[in-house]
Amino acid sequence: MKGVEVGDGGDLHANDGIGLGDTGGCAAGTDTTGFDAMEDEAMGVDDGEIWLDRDPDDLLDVHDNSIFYDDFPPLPDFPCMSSSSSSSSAPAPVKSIACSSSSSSVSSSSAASWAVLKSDAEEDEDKKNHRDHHDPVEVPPAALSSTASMEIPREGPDQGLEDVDCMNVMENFGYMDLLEPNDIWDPSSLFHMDDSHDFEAEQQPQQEQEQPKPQPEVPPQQQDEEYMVQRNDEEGQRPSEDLAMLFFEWLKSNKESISPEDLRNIKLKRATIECAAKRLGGGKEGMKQLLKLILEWVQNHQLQKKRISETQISHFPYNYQDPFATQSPNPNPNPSPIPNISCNPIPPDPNPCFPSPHWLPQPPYMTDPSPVMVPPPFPPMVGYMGDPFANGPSNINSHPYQPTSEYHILDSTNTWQPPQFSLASPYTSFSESNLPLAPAPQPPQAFAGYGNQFTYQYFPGNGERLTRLGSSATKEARKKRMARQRRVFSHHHRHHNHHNQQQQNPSPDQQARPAGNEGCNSAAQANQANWVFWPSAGAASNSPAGAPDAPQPPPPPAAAAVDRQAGQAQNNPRQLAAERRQGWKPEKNLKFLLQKVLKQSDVGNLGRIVLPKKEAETHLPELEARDGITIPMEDIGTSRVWNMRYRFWPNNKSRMYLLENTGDFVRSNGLQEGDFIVIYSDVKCGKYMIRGVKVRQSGPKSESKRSGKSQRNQQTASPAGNGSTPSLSKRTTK
DNA sequence: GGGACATGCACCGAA
DNA sequence: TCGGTGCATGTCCCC
Repeated sequence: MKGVEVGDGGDLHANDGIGLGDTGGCAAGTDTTGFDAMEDEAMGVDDGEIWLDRDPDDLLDVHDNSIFYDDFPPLPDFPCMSSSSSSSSAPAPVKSIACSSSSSSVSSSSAASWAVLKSDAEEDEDKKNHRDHHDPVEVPPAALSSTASMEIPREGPDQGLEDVDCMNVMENFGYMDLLEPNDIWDPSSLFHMDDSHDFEAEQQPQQEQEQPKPQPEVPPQQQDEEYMVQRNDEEGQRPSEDLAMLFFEWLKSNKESISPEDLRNIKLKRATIECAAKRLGGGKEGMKQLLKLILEWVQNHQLQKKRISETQISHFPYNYQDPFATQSPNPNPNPSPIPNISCNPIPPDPNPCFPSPHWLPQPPYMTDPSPVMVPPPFPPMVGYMGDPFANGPSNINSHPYQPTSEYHILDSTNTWQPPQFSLASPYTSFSESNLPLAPAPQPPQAFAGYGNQFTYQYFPGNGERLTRLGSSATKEARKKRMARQRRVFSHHHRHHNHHNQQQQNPSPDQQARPAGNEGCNSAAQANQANWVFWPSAGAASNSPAGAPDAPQPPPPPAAAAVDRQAGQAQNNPRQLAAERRQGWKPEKNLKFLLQKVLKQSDVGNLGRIVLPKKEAETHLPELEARDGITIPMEDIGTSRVWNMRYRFWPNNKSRMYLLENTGDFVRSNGLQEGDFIVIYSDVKCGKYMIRGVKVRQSGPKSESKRSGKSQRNQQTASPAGNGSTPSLSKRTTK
């Protein structure tokens, strides 16, 4: 059995993901959310599955703030997600939890199911609201947080009747608070079953339940028990310890990774539970299955968080300068990894297909050119030689849980693809390869609870792919997923360990990945030269120069979403992430051509930069005469156009390609030795674009530059080598 | 051994 | 004299 997707109005789908949908009032619609673009195998999502096709009013017509949880970062925009409702695309703040029954009959019955993840504080507030509304079935505050306690979502004063109706139908429980932190490890507290308990007595007449009744004598556990008992009673079954044992076993196996808060933060509306349980077979088994699903989901989620944490630890040892930090600092550097459960499909981003990342760089005229040192979300990829801006699914891999939109290299036409990185690219591009680089993609995700849909939602980052965190309903699916994740993770580590040493020949025919949608004004979105901060001593071994003071070739600022297949994708997920974090919004129309780590001679007074021969010959116009041609290059950072001369020198039997008149560019960008430039071409406009990326060591500036030759030797000896040329990298490997 | 590349340096013109 | 231009050379690494 695979995951199930349950919908009131929907079918029971065998999916790898979870979908508990009460689409009753959620209208039908066409799934244009890009859902179909997701990994069907993984998601098990059927085309046409309706997620968000709820009347926005149903979602928004909420009168009780208690159902809103703002502590979670806004849901990333779901690219191109469309709903039957025109308002679904309207920019609006996304409430993490915005589902509730509306006054409409449809919504009252259909919107009842939703999953909620919220902070403790808000949870408390929520509970308080529940109490304040005298919900008939309200359980004492203590019970609200108790494990498996059931809460009745407050729908607002004006919805009381409908709530009652709904409750009559849905019985008495609205939420299920899975766990009480204090009792989390005590299954008995969660599923305490007192044989002496009079289940019949627990069955309160509906009339009574509709009236607020203090239940001081009823301990939270008993409340929980009541629910469980009631459920079993309704099903003509005695409460079973199965659930308790199931939960207990699960807790034992996951207590190290699952915090009480995590469990406690999961709330499922009763309707969802009801429906889900029913869809899962009903009765005890249904509940059991549902519990499994929930626990599995929690577990997976925790695993992902853990993985991310590990990734962050291992990948963020560096500092780098983020020029965009000052302009658009990450408002939520540590967003809750807990998936949002939101019924509000409306993305905050006015651009439905391009969620505006918080770090989206401001236009140059709005930005503070002075770079600011900020903790790097992603360390620059050591030895990264690829196009930093090349977009690809890799982002997810690089940092699955970046809550920001960094992963979102959103292509309106993007279809979800499994995390990949390119082996075709000499520097490991994600986009081309099917080998996941990082831990299984676990991008910002949402445990979407649109309507009664109880499903995983993938949030494509900026053009990034959607990743799913779907928990498979079956162990089989789970095993597959875990295996896949392990593969990805292991591969990522392998890649990480070797990417500095590996050098892959760039494929000349690499094509730019369709990226941005900004046409030719991509430069306007970019700021000045990127700042990448390389580790000082610690990363010395990885430094291109092989010396502590040798700056790493920063992950080339993936100025544009470069097509891995096209570009010399030497992409590193982290680099990509860093690039995006730096504010570069991937542009589809930018094709990465080449990059060059600047040498002393490149940044000297000569005003010329030696270009890597192979890349130059491959991606730049063929030169007939040694005088070469003048190429206007737009500075991506400043939008300034530099007329640079591209030429070559006869060198022995070969040629040495140069980019001249670079002095001003270098100076204006403050480029120094070790920094690098990246040259792109705008596939739409046909113009060339250049970007300078500054690389600075995080630690105290190392000793003064050594002699040019010795430094050069050091750099060439570095595994990271020059990001600019494969040959250099190759050298470093030896 | 050959290719690629960093850079040294000679030459030349302008100040 | 200084700076720019262009070439030559040395070093490193790959084949």
